[in-house]
Amino acid sequence: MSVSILVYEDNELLRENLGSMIQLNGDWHLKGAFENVLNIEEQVKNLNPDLIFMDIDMPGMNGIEGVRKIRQSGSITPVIMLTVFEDDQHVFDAICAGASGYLLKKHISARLFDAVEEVLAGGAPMSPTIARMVIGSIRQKPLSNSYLLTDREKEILASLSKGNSYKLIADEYQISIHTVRTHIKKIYEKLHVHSQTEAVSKAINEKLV
Amino acid sequence: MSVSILVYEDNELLRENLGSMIQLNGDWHLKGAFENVLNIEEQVKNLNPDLIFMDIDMPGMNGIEGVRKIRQSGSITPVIMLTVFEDDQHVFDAICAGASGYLLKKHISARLFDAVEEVLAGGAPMSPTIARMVIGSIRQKPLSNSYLLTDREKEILASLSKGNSYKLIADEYQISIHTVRTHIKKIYEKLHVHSQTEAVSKAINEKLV
DNA sequence: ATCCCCATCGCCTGTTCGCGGTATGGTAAC
DNA sequence: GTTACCATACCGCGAACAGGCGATGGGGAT
Repeated sequence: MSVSILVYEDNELLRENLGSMIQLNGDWHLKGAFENVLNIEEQVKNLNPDLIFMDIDMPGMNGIEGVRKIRQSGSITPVIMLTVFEDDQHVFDAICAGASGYLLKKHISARLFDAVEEVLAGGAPMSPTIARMVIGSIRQKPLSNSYLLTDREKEILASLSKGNSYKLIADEYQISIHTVRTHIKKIYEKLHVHSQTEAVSKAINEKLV
Repeated sequence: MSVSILVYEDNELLRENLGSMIQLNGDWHLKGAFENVLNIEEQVKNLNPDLIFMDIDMPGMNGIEGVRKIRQSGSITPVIMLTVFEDDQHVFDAICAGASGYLLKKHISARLFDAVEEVLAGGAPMSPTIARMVIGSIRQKPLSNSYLLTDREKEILASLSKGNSYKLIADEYQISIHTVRTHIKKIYEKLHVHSQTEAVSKAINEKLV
């Protein structure tokens, strides 16, 4: 089956290079290559590609904004970022904007072909360091029990963190509201806080629940 | 260079199969294959592999617990999960426990070889759907202003989310406590909540602050 | 000029919460 | 078998909070 592709890249040499690589594969065809994303909405709408390669650093409006724009206009066309940036901020901004993949330019030659297949298979191709970064950002739950909360206390803190009142928690666990208060007092002591809000804030931010 | 590998898999057939696949590659060698993780700490310590393949569903103690154990004992040996589970819970638990990759069993034959290379290159090999899931879990900040909070309201909600009381917020912004109340009342209306805790919970979980 | 939204300030009422106690049965450790 | 911890339950008080209603001034839009 044929895969139609759009390319956004301000560097002329690299843009043509990408075009050539795409043309190399008989099953793909380059539907367009642009040096900026200023008119990306209508370009995507008119050309309706199966996939987009997107540089980040481009004059006028950067590639992340470009992705955001087409996502806001309703397009679900997968976008693979092709860039030299490998700092957290760019990576996470791109993902939040709606990118489906993130390849560093140094990996283009090695990964371009299987990245296309992977993204069309519903995947998210990423350069190794990027994937590690992404996985690392999900991790972060080692503290879980550093406050030595009992199981019951953790349950109640979790319920509290959903926004439930004492009364609702009492109902949820079939215990008296007095008992709920007692547990919450202990939780406050252990967390060194003095209000629901502080406790919930701490619980969510430190991933205790 | 030679890559030494450990395998944890309770199904005998699959375990032997994995062993065979590993032996196929001249650069790798199977350092051990076990049917459970009960003694994983000393096995990893003694055999000191470059990489571990880990099933999740095993008798006694599951693979996720196994990963957690060796991480707690200080090992940084990369672990690739090999499993049939593709629900959020298993995936995120495995990642939080310290897995570096997550391959579904149906992709073993297609991905086993490059997964090893990828993980040794500092990457995080994942089956397509898993990678999407992981990326999807990072996204989630499009709603930012879907509740149409004013700037002032967002400031106050942010302060509230840090655990500050009405009085503290009043001091922070140099306004009367009555005004704080008015703003918070509006925030509750817009967020459709009826308490600080609910508001803070919603604010943090939906990344409004 | 008028209207709407926003930020500001105020009052009143009833509810919920935070904190100080006390107490009992169960279970696990020593 | 004493000691510890946990989950459970209760009381009372003062502080904080939620909801309802009103009001003023400023800035934009029409």
